[in-house]
Amino acid sequence: MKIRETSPKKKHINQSRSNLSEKKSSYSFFENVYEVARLIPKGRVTSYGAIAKYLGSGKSARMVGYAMNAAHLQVPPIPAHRVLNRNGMLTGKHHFAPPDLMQKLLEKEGIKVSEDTVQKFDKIYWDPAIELAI
DNA sequence: AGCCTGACTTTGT
DNA sequence: GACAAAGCCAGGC
Repeated sequence: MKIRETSPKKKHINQSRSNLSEKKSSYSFFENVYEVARLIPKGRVTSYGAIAKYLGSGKSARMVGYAMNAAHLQVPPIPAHRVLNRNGMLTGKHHFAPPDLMQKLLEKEGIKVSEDTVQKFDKIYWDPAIELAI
């Protein structure tokens, strides 16, 4: 399934750097990631790439994951368990306190997880580029 | 300053 | 369709 074929009107949002960096502390790429991550509705999930794309650089998905590495240090807490890779796999589970926590959190929200993979991934997929872009 | 790493994704073989 | 390689860019050393 290629639900990512959405022909987004705005493909780039390069504001993050030039626009914001002129400000003092310059909201980092991370800040944006955290903000988007917090917007993920309960019971829904998204992918690193989706967030990266929404932030402007569609290929900086790794940065999103990297940002998530420090997510647990942020306040308010980031629902990092709702961010998966493009296949719906819990690639970051080992970064949770108990590795099983990620899956437990997802299941607690009514998401079925099997073999480290979210079931019905395309059904609960939440794409910020679609949901937030207007 | 330069090199290495990484919770990823896409593209080429 | 599986595997390899390369982009991507912030942070740590």
